[in-house]
Amino acid sequence: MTSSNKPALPVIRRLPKYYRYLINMQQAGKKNVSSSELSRIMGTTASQVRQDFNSFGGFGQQGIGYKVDTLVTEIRHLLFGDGQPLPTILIGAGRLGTAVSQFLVRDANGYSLLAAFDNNPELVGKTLGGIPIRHVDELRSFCSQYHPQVAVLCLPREGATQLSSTLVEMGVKGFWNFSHYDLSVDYPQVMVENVHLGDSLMSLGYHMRNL
Amino acid sequence: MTSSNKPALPVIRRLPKYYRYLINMQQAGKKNVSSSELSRIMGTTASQVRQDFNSFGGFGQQGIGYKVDTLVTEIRHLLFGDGQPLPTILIGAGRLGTAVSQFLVRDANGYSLLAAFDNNPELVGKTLGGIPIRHVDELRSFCSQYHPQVAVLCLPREGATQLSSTLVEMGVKGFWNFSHYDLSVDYPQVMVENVHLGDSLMSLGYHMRNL
DNA sequence: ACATCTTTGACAAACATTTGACAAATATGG
DNA sequence: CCATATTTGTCAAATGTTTGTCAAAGATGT
Repeated sequence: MTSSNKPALPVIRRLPKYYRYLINMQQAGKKNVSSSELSRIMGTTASQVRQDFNSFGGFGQQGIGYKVDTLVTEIRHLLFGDGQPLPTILIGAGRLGTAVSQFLVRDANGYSLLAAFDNNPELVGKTLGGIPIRHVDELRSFCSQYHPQVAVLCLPREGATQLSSTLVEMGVKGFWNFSHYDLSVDYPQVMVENVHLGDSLMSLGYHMRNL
Repeated sequence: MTSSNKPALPVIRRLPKYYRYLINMQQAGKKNVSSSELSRIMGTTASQVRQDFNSFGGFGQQGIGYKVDTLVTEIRHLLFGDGQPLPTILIGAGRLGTAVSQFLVRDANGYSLLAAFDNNPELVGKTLGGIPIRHVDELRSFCSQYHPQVAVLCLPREGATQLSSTLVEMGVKGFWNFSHYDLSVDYPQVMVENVHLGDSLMSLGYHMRNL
């Protein structure tokens, strides 16, 4: 019997990794994969793989394993919903913003980058890999017209708080925050993903010195 | 009695966040902080804060709370050891590499960036915020002379695997890997921190569509 | 058709983490 | 000096996650 509860948080955090490996397999023409094979690649146990997949619906055939295509489709659906990309804007077109926008356009699924904003007049009017850079003053009018749902924040700490309130007010539902500070908004309907490069670096340092 | 076991992994993952907030407090001149106050800021429970701090030594005074300075010192020691920065090199001086190097030099503690490498002759000879860009051909000779311990990989997938073997051979003990693929080395003494921007983005998307 | 091998799905046991509760220590105000 | 507030450290209970086990289903080779 297939469980129909929502997958637990640890499972969700593993989904992107499954997805990456499964896409690789799909591209390599692999049709089926067993939990034990996946577990070896993922560095976990076969038991966990099976339990993970069962938490969002039991496909997989005894004696054969799981169909790569089915898994890809299912996980893609979980991660990206109906496939409608989320309209996204980027704020802060400095070095980090440039790198992030490139990533968004070239390597990320499920998001469509509509525009970038900066308050530096020298940048305004240029493009970021095809995306026009506008002045932040145009933010409100842009939002009322195009209703972006996701905002990527690549600006210094100072600007971020104030700007995020404005954006929430304008209907933004998700933040991907690269500012060096923890953005937290009080509206329960708004999701924030704080990216702290420093955290993973500190983690690396800790493990290097203690393992 | 102060426990002297190593802190559990979840605790370690929280340390950078504690550290950030505590540094803020220190700069604001705050002397003491209670577990409940910290828990409110961190979004957890006071109980967890106390248990976390106890896992790496019980300081903190009943009736008062914890001394901010002591906490900062202790956590810094855990994260950065004796304060000796880890000699670091960066490979791949493209957009991402540029942004990451900037971050490393300006915003990260505990690492000193010695050099950057790229295979694009147009970049070689230029600098990355004061750090010279060299050709990857010089990598081996550079390593034998300067013995970097950490390598930051900002290059496309293809190059990464082969390069990492060379680097391990040359004595690199830690990788901060931004390639879009999971680097895994077989030497137990070598730490790898894979940074997948895409994962946090997929996570955001999932939560936006399912919450 | 049969025996054997592979593999899933389910469940329970083992393990890990978080939370709640409370005694003991310190501070504060009268 | 005493009563009351705060706050830690610790322990046990509650909760959450991972792992091991095994019957049943399907595949494979003879």
